[in-house]
Amino acid sequence: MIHHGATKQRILDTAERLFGQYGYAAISLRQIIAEAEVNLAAIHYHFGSKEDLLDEVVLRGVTPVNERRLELLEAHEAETGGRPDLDKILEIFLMPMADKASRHPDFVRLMGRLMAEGLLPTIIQKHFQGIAARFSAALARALPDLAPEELAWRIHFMVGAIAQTMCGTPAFAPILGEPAPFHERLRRLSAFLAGGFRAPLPQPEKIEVQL
Amino acid sequence: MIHHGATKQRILDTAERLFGQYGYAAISLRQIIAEAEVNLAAIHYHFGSKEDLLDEVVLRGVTPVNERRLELLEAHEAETGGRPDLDKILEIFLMPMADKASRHPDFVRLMGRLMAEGLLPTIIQKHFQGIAARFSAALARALPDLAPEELAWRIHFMVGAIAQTMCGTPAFAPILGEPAPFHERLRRLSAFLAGGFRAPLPQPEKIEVQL
DNA sequence: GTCTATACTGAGATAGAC
DNA sequence: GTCTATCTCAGTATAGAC
Repeated sequence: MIHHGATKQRILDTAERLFGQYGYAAISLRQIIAEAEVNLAAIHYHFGSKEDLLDEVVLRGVTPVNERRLELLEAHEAETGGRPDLDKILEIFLMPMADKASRHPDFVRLMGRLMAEGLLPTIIQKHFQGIAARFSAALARALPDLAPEELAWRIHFMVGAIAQTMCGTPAFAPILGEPAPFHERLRRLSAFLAGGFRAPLPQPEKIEVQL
Repeated sequence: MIHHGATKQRILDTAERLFGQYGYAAISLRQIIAEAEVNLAAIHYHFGSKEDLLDEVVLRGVTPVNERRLELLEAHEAETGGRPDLDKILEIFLMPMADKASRHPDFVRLMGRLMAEGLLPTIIQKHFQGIAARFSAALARALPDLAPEELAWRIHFMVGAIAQTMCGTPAFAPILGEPAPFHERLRRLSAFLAGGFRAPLPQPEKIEVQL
């Protein structure tokens, strides 16, 4: 414990666990320092603020996932020669997170919470804008007949569905029994999203107001 | 201001506006009382706590929407004789909220935030469990070939997409220009969801770990 | 029954001693 | 690098004026 950065590590690990299990807003810095057995000011020394601590937790966890995603996407694009497959793109985007979930379930729940909460848009967006642009471009090539605006909206819908699935609280689905393994969840999600992306275009605005 | 319940109303209106625009966690009771020009303790007198205030905001706004939803659903089920149409069910669920949004945009943003945040699951679930059961049953009849478990998951995905659309921050879709009118958004969403519900079943688990 | 004034506890943040 | 003390502001609780 003679400052090998052990303090910083313990703070990061504890924060990831507590934020993931109970949510960012629900966990106080004082709860973290109690479990990590460090001093309150140590958090502000190492990270600056509660929000910056969250930022570093996200950065640490998401970096290897996004690297793996890019790696797989580039391999697939090379294979298919600029005409990637929709189902494959979705699988490539989701599976690295599923693998992460098997080792760090709390981190993945945290990511789901953050994606959903409009509260921390900056933090998430910062770590995802590169990946988002890359996958958006791939989706555009996989769906050449879809108008860019419609594609953008469908990506938006996808983000919501992914976020909901990652935090994994089946609010409106009381039928669901045990928490299904993450890979299975994401296979189901992948099929759903593919159907959504391939759906026929919405009808233009109806005249009648009444349903 | 001679206590015709004007205080309670002003608190509700101001809370709805501020919670919707900035989020529940981001707004303090002291910000609400400043804009509503009431005393701090008046909130606790009328509502009990910050969370109970939120609950009443949600209840007030969601009641007419859900009543309209049930009314439309029952009419449709009567017309079609127990074999409702998927697209129609989605439209019936979404359009009353779109109508609400044209008059109370802040309320609808708030609903989106709350549905997304796992933080307040109790509040949302309380006001939606009746509606959810009703629409789940309708969806099951519209999609008789879908296994109940798969249907439950797809509803779960739908909730995420709806929540994302209602709070309306297009995090991963910077292509989107001006904030589109709510009815248009929901028509696009409706088409996307219908495609998702009709998607072919996901493949059973693959053996290979490697992608 | 309605509202006001005020105090209490716990949150995140900061300064400075060691 | 670490820890103590302290600051400000949050939500909450209570006593009492009208």
